Amino acid sequence: MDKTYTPKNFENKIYEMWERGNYFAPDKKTSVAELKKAKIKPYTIMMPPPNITGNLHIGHAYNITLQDVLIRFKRMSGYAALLLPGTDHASIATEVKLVGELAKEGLTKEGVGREAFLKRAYEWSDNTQGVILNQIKKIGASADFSRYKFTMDSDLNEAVKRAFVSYFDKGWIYKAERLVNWCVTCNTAISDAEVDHIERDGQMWYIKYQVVSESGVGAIGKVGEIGKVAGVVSESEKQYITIATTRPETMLGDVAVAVSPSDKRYKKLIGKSVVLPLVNRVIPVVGDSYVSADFGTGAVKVTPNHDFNDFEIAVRHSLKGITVISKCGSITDSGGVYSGLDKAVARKKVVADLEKLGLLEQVKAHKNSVGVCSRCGDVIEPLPSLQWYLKMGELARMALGALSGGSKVSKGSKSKAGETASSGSKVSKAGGAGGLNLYPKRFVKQYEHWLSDIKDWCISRQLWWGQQIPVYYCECGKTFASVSEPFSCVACGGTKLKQETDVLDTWFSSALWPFSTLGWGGEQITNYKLQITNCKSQSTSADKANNNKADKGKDAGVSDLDYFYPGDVLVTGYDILFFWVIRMVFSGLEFLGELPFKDVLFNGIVRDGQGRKMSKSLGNGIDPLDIIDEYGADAMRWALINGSTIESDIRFSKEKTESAKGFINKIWQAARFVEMNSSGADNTKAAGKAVKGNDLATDNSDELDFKKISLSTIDKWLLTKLNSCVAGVTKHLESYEFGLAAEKLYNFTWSVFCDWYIEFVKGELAEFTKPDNAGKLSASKVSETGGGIAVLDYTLKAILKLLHPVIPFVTEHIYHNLTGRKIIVSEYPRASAIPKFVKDEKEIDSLLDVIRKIRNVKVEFTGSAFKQTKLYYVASATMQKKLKDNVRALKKQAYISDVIFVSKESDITERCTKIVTDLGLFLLPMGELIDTEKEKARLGAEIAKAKAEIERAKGKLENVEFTKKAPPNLVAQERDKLKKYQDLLSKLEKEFKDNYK
RNA sequence: GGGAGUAUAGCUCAGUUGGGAGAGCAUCUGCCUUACAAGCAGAGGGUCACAGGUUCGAGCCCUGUUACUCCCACCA
Repeated sequence: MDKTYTPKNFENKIYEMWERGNYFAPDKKTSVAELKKAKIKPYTIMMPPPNITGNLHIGHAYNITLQDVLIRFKRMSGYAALLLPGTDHASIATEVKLVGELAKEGLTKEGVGREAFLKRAYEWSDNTQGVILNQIKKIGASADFSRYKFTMDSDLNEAVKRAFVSYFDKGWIYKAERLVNWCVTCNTAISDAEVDHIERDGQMWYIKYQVVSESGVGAIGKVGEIGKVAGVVSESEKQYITIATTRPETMLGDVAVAVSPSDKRYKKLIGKSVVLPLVNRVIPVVGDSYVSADFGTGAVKVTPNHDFNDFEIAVRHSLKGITVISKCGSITDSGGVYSGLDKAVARKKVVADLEKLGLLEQVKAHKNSVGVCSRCGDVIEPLPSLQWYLKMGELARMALGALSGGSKVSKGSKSKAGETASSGSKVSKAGGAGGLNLYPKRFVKQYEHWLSDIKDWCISRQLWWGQQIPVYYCECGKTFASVSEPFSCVACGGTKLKQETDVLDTWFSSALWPFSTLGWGGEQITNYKLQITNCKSQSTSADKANNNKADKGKDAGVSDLDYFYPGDVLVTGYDILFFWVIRMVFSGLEFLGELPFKDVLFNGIVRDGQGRKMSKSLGNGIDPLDIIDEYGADAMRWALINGSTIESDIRFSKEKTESAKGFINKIWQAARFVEMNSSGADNTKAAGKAVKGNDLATDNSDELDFKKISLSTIDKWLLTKLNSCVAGVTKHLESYEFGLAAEKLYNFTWSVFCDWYIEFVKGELAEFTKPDNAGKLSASKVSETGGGIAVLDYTLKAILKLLHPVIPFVTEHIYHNLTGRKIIVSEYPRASAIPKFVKDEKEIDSLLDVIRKIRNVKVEFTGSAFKQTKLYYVASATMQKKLKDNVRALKKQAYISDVIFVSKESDITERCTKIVTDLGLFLLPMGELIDTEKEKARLGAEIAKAKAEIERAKGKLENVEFTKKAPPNLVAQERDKLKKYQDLLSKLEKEFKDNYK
């Protein structure tokens, strides 16, 4: 091994080695059918497919690392672990990007045409997919790339069509003209979930509308009629109503003015009409409870076609909307003289014209929140538009019922849940399967809340890049959906069919991800299509490989879908709970009748060192590849995992990565130490034997037969600590407590193994072995006398394995060098395989306490713990005998030249400082260095501490309520403590009296 | 407006059925000790936001207050 840890030297090579060995595929060298036959359990994670629009950022790295930790842990624990990677076509984002690129070349999307545009899009996506895949690999993800999927792969497209047709035929998909969120820049409708609301400094314009007639709703005049109606009133008699608006340009489309029915000021105006300035349209004043009297002027202009609330008002008052803003953001022909102007230009002109007419009362600064497109950030324009919708009612009920704890329906009554659940709560009524767990739990409320008043999902997009909606229009007027491209109309048999040009929302395909990736929909439909069209197969080589795999499975009656579905856990950001997670849940239930995963883990956002969100504008974004280049992937992964909780967002900084690298270097150096000392020693089962070639099981050949090894107390101490470390780490990983697992590993590795055990063993080795002429220690000698090397070697390997899920590269590199085998398929340490020696553990813990105290005293008097001194030990014969086993360790660790056992303190003539411990009295000869005052102070402090402890314990024990109600073991523990400190106190007080009185 | 989260050492955060306040970084002191100065041995540093309550016992459970963060809904 190199003297220094240089990740660049091996990370790529290690990854290539894994890929060559096909270790990421759960069915490596075998098939899912055989796995199933061998009763090997699957463990499935579908990687959230990153958008192909950009490179991965540190947030992706965090997300991928979490998944890889779980996958590697489970793989090593004997599961057929599948991490299925993929990418998402990101309909809008990609199309916006491509249109932008076309523009640079002076081209437009319409100019190049749909077919050429799509060709270009596919080419572009091939390229970025490659970039992203490379990044995933650099991060170290042990994902099965043979099962890699892209949401626009032909088989996934087929799955999308099949899902759509299924919904369509159930009558859950319909087309309707409604107000939609229209993005002028992206030139498409978007769903509610894709609209972000941001607060902006805007203005509020107060505009006067003249009240003109007594007539009611029916009196809406036409342009030009104004003179006739208004002319009869002289200027002084004119009456006005002032409305307040943040969007003056939309007044062109006003169809009414609404006031609160209970507003005394305006009550008498209800039923009258006003003249809409500039357009000179006569519109009614209506009373509507939506309007609150105390906001603005208490009068609202009603523009149904450009505001969601106004639309509702209009419906209530049977008013027809007027569209004045077009899909490209300009004023329509209905906008009179303003038609053709951009909305921003129109706003200025409208305001100026109103001012000229003296109808602009005032302009106020006003903070308001505007809806913006989550993709491009442009302001959303509510517009009436004809779109496709998916009914959410039943699907939302299913998703609500899926929650664990949410549903009162027991699993046993699943099929009848709908009827039997009658408790009345929303969730119970849903009658879902239950069993879905969200981590952290708090997301349950968000999940439920969002579903409780969900609107139908607008699934159509006026884009080209995406799955074209499989709906066909016939000349005869028939509209139908079909998975395959139909030859003729299902109603009239006519062949002049036109396919819907809109594409589907990206999330429609993402919703199928947990099963479309496993072959749902794709294969059967491909065959179906072949039968009907009898055309040449267009499948790619990847498709063929998939089909072969499917065939292989089919022969044995086991497909990927059968074996790997449902997944075990979904790890994703909480920002896509609504977009994605919920939609996968109901899709899984709808199409497979089973939840797509049991657990959902929402990882937090990765923020910068100061806790700020990473953003382009701040320039504080982090490219994982830069970090990997500078510190290595392992250091990045460790920095992301260590100290993190899924309960909150995490911070990432170079400092953290620096210290992560320090930790890995520590492991590296420890491994070097073991390597230098263990040459030739191999007590493992694998010793001298070829590694068995069982592809279905993890490699457990590092196991030791502890009965055959004589273990020292220190070995036993280490193994016991290792045992609890393994138990703890396993428990933490099982419950997604990654930060806690890392903390335990850090402490065990650095403190227990490196700082204490290795230092102890050094003493052992020095005592029992001498370097041979090659400078190497003879291992056999150590083995004869104790566990030593064997335990050292065993524990290092255990540490490497325990850490492998988090820092895969360095652990594989070291382990592979050490053993020639692969850690990635080695067996994860099991606590049950590691012996426990509780008594020995306590004994050594006490010894460590003695050592620490001696070091402290030395530092206090000499400034250094490393000055060699003698040590007297005053204790009974049994205590002396007990210590004798560990005297070498004590000497080495406490820098003692000689331990002299005495039975009486009076036997010592030298001037010493005294160290009172629960193992007895130790005396350190410090000669002139002893400062009586310091010494007195130290003893005094120890006495005070012992007294305080006694008081505390006494206080508890004298409390009858405590002894009565507290658990007995706790009471006993307090009694023990009391006794221990009373003994200690009497010893301390004796010392004090003898020396300082 | 509705909901959720957070508040613990100078900084970043742990603290798992309620049972003696922890780590890393930073600071200070002393050490090249033959795996590692990316190191080793030590030290200092906290009214667990505030106020009540439950309990023999509260950082942890309950109520209220304050501050910050996020989500949902948007009063034109």
